[in-house]
Amino acid sequence: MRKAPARAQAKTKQQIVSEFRRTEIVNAARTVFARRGFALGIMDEIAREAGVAKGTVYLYFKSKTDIYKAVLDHDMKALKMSTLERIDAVAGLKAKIRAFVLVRLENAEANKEFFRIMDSASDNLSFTRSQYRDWLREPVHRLTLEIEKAARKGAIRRLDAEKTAWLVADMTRGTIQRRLLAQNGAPVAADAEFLLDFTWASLEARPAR
Amino acid sequence: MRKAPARAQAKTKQQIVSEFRRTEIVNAARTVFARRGFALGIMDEIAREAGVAKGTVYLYFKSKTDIYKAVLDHDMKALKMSTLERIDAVAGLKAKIRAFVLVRLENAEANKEFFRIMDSASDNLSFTRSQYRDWLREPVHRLTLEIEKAARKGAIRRLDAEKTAWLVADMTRGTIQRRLLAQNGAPVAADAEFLLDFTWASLEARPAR
Amino acid sequence: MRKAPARAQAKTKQQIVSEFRRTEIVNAARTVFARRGFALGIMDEIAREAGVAKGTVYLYFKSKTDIYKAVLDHDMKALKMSTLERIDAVAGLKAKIRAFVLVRLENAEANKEFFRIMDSASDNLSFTRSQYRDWLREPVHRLTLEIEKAARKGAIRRLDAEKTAWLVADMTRGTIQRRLLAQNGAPVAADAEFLLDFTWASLEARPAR
Amino acid sequence: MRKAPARAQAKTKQQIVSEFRRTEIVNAARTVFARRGFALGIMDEIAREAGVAKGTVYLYFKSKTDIYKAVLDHDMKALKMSTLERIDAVAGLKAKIRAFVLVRLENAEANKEFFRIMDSASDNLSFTRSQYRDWLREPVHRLTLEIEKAARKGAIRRLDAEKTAWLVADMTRGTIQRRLLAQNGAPVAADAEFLLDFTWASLEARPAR
DNA sequence: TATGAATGAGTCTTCATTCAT
DNA sequence: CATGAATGAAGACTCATTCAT
Repeated sequence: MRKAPARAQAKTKQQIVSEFRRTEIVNAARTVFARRGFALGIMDEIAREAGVAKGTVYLYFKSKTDIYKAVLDHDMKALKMSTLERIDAVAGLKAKIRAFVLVRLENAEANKEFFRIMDSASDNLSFTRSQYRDWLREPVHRLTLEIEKAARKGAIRRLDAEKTAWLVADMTRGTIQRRLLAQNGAPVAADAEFLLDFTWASLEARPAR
Repeated sequence: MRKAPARAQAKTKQQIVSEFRRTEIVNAARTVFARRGFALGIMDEIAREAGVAKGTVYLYFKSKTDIYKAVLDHDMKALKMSTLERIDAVAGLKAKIRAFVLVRLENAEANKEFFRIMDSASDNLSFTRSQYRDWLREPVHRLTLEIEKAARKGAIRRLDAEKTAWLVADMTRGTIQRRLLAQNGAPVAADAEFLLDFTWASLEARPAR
Repeated sequence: MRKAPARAQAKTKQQIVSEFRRTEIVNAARTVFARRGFALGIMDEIAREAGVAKGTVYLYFKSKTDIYKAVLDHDMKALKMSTLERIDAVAGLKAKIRAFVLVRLENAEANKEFFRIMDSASDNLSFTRSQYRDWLREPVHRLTLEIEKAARKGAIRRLDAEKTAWLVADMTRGTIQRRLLAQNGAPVAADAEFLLDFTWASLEARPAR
Repeated sequence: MRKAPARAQAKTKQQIVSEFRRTEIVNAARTVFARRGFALGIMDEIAREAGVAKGTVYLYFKSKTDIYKAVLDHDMKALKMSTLERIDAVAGLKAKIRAFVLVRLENAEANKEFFRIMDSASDNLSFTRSQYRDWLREPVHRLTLEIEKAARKGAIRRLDAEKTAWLVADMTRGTIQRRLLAQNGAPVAADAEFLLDFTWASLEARPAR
């Protein structure tokens, strides 16, 4: 009864160190891949950035490709989680759209490196090809459902909910890119609000005409 | 009077062959780069694809980088030209937006390879970094002016014209990507019309509320 | 007190291996460059000759040019040192000239490969252009001073000491080349003595005439 | 009786042009090889320098190596001829030695390019390996005979004539190299006279002791 | 586990030589 | 004969991956 926990402890310590290293390497890789892209990101640089020897990297990852996958996987999962959380945390379509846009803008701001990778994660590596849209699928789906609900309630006009949700995602992505490129310090909220206004005006529009 | 034309012919023949080869190589390069990206696109493959020996490629281009630049430059210029032409060919904001969206969708459809390159042309190669937004700048500016004009005339509500124009571009890009990814055969016109509707509804919206 | 030495040992072992490899590569390079010259000396061959993989060579030297420089630098420095030592070890002009000639002949005999390189080290590689004369400069200067001293003492006739010293160097070099080419086994001493005799007779000559 | 000469004429004209081209190419090659050495001397550059197309060069020479041989062969033959002529043109050992030295210094001065090639013509191309000493052999032999004759007449002391002759050649070569390297404009005659003095003093020396 | 030296397949690029015109 | 476009073998150098310590 004493040893078992002790061993568990020991094992856990190992695991902690191990997980720590893994994280370090993933972080280093993110930095490097963001800086140079996949093909030009060198293992040497990743190892140096992670503060370990090159050989060590191979104790945690089978290959360069694997590290790349790990970075994408980790970050996208995190992004997806936080996005869903924020959407779920508020009520009403407009609030949810705002949440969607804001969480993405903020995330991109706080995590430029990952965004740069994800944005170019079409480096034509078969496995990344559509991962970008994959992680988005669920959040967008959430928006889709909400739009449909609002339409049913007559709160907004009727239109293809899924397509609309994707358009919101498109505008969000574009806005992020522009922000990253422009190095402009315009407050996130302003950009988000403009996007929201534009979208909401369209949704609320009466079948006018 | 006999020799001159003959010589001119000869020269022209050379030039024709030369230009043909150059084009062949650019085409081959586009295919390869679209397939594998810049770093993974191998000169050997480009040469094979172009049907010439590797050395021949170097008769027409100084380096791999040069070919890449040539592809981007050529295609972006063409895309920009045709986009501007189509916008200018019609009158009225709505028609111009439709032209913008349509020409881009059609172009992407007809030139998937280039779009794939352009889309990933953030391979962190210094020189491509923002070329994508560069070529767009002018067409988007054209839209911006038109939006401003329409707003002044009261045809649409007042809003930040430039931001709006960029949002249209964002939605267009996203739509293209979805089409490319989905391999869906939905008619271009349908997607374009949806995007246009969504946008127009927003623009026409009365300060309601 | 236990670990420190151990570590020192470890480090030293590494260094020993490392220095050994470096030397191996330099030796291999000397052989190859002597055999084929700089431009025709292939890295593959150097690596094979050194018994390592091509990549390994690049762990020790930045480039082919660097290896070449290392060979020249190392050997010329060694040659210069031993030449100066031998000159300084004896007294009197005649003895010093003999030492100069002998040490060079012996060295060339023992180190044919390097001599062959040095001799052709005018491969129009900017950096080797005049290195040959460079390493000689100091030994020759030593002779020059000695000649001047002897002349002042009246031990020999008065003549341009520097030019004379260079002529001795010229004859030495020529003699070496002839020996290398002829594959003749004539004893070094004989050639040296002849050269010395010839020189000394001239130096001692009375302003006759 | 008319046609034969005519044809001969025609043929000769061809030959004249042909020989002219050949010479042009050899001249161009000399320049290029002097500038860059054998391995780095590019056929393109030779062709351009000769004012013909690259293919044309191959109409006159089988290969790059062949051109190199042609340059060496031509220039060495010429050098040998003029050297022998100058030696034969004067009488007496001293005059002949002076002629030998002078003709070589002058030639090197007037034909630096060739000298540079010859000097490095140990680029370890099997075929050039000893060509340098080859062309010298005959002039040096001429000196050897003359030294022997003078010794027999008692005009100079007795010594190994051949070795002595080679030493003179060595000093001459060294002097040339120093002149080329130093870019110094010291008159040829001065260097030649010093060399001659040095040599003559030795030859005339009485078995003194 | 951690290390980093060693490996060698893979890449770009050059250039002697050929050949269709 | 002359041309110069085309060829492809060869070579320097890089870097993902392995392995002995």
